[in-house]
Amino acid sequence: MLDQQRVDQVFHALGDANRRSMLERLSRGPASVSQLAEPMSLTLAAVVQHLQVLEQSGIIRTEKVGRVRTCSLAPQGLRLAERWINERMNLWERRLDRLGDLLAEDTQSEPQPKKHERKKP
Amino acid sequence: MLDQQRVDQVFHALGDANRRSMLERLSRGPASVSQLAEPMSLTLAAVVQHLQVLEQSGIIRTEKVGRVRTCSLAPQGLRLAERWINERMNLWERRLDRLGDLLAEDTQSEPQPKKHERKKP
DNA sequence: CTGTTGGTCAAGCATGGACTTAAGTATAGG
DNA sequence: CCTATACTTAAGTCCATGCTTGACCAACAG
Repeated sequence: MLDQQRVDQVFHALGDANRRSMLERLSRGPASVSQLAEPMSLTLAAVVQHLQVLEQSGIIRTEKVGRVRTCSLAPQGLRLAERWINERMNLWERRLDRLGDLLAEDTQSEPQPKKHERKKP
Repeated sequence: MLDQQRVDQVFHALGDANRRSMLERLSRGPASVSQLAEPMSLTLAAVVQHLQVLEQSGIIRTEKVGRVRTCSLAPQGLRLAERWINERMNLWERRLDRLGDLLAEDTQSEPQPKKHERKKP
């Protein structure tokens, strides 16, 4: 649970639409900083700042060769987010299943409706 | 592609550690507002504000009965985020596969890499 | 009724984050 | 060497967001 820090960074990074749009571009292949900047209505400097956030969170990886920095996706960063989400959903759905089972058992002895329904007072 | 708005809301909502911690709590079962607030070092009002963000993004669902509002996870919200992530990762990994195939073909005929590669000075 | 609990609303503050401009560095090309 | 390219860094602006306080309201207990 020490990667809570990382999870935090990753989700924070994903929380920005511009950064996500850069990620969409990168998911179709590596790109240089200025290639990434071109379709955006942002300064190059701003793009660089976003890239720093993305790299620090581990979502992308960059390498500078000559004077051009090439960025590419590092799926293990995204996988962290995916795992977090899956864990929450699994927990929740398993809970629903167990609950369903209990209700099913009850209906054998008591004349209750099958699903989880509430009455209005 | 009109749910870009929704995707934005969901990721923004997930971008906050306090909100995620509430989601962790909720993934183990529904809870009232004050139950959610209790383990956090936040005012009740602040918690309520976070809950509004979470509900508007579709990640949770809340229902008020009497004077207590009960919150529960709505997995379809999280599923939206999961899908976005999966799509990016799939695209990227498929690309890597195709690239691997190309390289494999090339190594049969030519011992040189095809594309623009530079040496480090 | 009164008091308490559980939650809501409305300002307001204060910090952080996104962006910009501007100046600087290093590399490629002629 | 000179210039253009491809970033990089620093500094400052500005707005969104997170949080607090304080007043308020509705439901239930006694």
